[in-house]
Amino acid sequence: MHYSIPYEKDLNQSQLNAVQYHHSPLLVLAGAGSGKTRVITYKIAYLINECGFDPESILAVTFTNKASNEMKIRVMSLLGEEVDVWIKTFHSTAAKLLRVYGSYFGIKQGFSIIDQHDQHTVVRDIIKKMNIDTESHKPEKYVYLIERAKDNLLDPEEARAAEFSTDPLFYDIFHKYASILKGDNLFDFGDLIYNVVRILRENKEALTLLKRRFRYILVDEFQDTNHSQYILVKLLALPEGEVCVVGDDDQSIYGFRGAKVENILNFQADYKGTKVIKLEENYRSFQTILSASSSLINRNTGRLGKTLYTRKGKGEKLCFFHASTDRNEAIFIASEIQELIFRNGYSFSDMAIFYRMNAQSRSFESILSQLRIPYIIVGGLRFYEREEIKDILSYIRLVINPMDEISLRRVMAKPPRGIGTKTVDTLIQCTIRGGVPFYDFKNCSEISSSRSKKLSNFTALIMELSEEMNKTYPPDILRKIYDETGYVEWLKEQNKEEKLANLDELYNAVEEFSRRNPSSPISEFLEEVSLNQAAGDEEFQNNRVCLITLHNAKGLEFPVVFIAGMEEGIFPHFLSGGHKDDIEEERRLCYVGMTRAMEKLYLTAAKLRRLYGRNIERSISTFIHELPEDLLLYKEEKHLENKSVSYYSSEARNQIKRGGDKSYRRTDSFVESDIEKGTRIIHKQFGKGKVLELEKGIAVIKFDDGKIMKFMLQYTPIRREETDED
DNA sequence: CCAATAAGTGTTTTT
DNA sequence: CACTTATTGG
Repeated sequence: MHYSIPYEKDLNQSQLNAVQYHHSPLLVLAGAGSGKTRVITYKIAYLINECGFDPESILAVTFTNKASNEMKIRVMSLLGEEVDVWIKTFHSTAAKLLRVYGSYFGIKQGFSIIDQHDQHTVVRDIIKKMNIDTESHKPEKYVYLIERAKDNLLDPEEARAAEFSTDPLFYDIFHKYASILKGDNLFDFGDLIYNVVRILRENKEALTLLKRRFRYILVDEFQDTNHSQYILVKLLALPEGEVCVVGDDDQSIYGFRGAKVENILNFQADYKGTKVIKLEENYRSFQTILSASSSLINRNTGRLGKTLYTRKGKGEKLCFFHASTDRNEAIFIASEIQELIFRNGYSFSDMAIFYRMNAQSRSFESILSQLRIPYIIVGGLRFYEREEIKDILSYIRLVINPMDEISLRRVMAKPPRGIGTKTVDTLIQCTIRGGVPFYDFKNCSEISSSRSKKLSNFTALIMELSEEMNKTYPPDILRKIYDETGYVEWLKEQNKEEKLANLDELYNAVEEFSRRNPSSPISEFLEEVSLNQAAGDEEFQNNRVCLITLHNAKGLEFPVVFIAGMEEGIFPHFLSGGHKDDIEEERRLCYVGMTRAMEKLYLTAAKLRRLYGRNIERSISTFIHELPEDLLLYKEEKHLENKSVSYYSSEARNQIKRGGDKSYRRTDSFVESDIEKGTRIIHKQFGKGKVLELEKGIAVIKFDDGKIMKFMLQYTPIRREETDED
């Protein structure tokens, strides 16, 4: 009847055990590259196909949208059809639960979700109103404390009782913050989880309802759960214990947002009869990469401990390059990318550059675009965080939720309407704070008639839009907002071409959304983008080098990885403090980065780095010194200068001097590749083979399946077959 | 009271 | 470099 899945063939023994076991709670300790996602996806398929679970009764939670999307696709391809399993992030699970079941349990519908920037704005306003200076009392500090309090399921009063912070002002600020969000019907990320937990704890009926619905729960990246997420899972999963969590304590990198590695350790204590399965075979990396990263992570204390091994062969040494400046670091990486493309047959999408801070991407952007190397920045200055995009989204939010003062403030002077902060303050005071929508201001005596007239124009516009909100096709609503608020006109006056282009892109995104979900209102689009801050999902489709932060790189893999900025103060970052725990988290981050690499791993540093406008001398990261010397190949700029091959000194540099060559053409130096007559090669598409003839850059290759083909070497994705010589 | 401009400052990682 | 705050002209 259903697809028969060859579990035994596709999985190794430990993976198979993890997939088939479901007699008690299951903890899978999955080392880097050990097939963690494979286990979860096959397990979901197994539960449905072999154990008779209704797809709707399975809940699989991840941390990122990227992970959940990938998981959905893989489950779908295993089962051969789309299934109704909930595969979602923690936050979108919570949001969906609050939307679907919330109204039964006292959650007001139509809430919007705010991001950290909005949180910051609210807190800054509170501090200002309290007449405290924002120098010694930094808003970001309070945002951080509020988030941590919510992670720990504390409301302002409970936080005070628990002496959560030594700063007495905190409780007051937290209290004001909470009441503003409540009054505006806004939720921050922490509220989503917090409120679900609160309902489940206080309301037996809700708990029964959800427990009846979700019979089996899977959690990915369990080491990244914070307290509230841990409790949420526990509420749903106990006492039955139909649960499987997968994680790796060595890859815990989100301590700064409340994640607790201890949750992995506590798991066995909280869930009676837990079965532990370790996945220790690494399918991703060569031995050198694995050895180097293992010896780094071995320096951390309090680990559960795993012994990863690989059967992929030895591999080359890692390369450490010490550049004189950050610019030269970028040039080195760029030229190395060209080499790997032309000589080894890698494609751009095989390679990634990792860095600790988003600000580091700039130097790569400029060099790569000068050399016409295609790249994509993942994360970074995200699309939905751009000013113009947030402005338009705020208009939509305001139309949906007239109590949303954050959006109101944001949008009021864009374009300028003769209404400033003073007037907005009084307006909010006598409307939203009194529990009525912002457009009910007729009883406000404090607002002068001249302002009142201007306000009326604005409120009439928003009310008109809200009339149409539910009956109009979402892209048309967007168009109306563009035109009738005067926003697009305003941008045109200022010749903000890029912003206008972004608004076109936003329009396309809404159109695309409406095509996917024909009957969904625009509010659902809003939900989607609030919880999925990432850019479009065609990120990896084109052939581009991936530029990404180390944090975002978790869960990904690339044949070639460059980790840039291996310098004290940057990585480990100086703000991460000198404390042991912080350094260990940075070390885990380095471990995560290194273990993304399948074949080649480069680590680079600069002696002089320009950052935030000033040049600073930097020394090499301790993490480099912590790697075994015999696994590292040191390269310095001066070594390269002497090289006769046009390496980075002439070829790449000349191009940069020319400002990039549009008709970029390989030069002879690249023809001297390491491929010659007789070389065994791997072709990206056709697999392994041997070079029979090689003349004028054209190779005749006989593949192992007998096929003989001709290729232009320079355009062919082939590279030497790595021989694991001893 | 609003809006545009000039000076000043402090710098991570993300759902 | 980007973002916040202070100042000034309207």
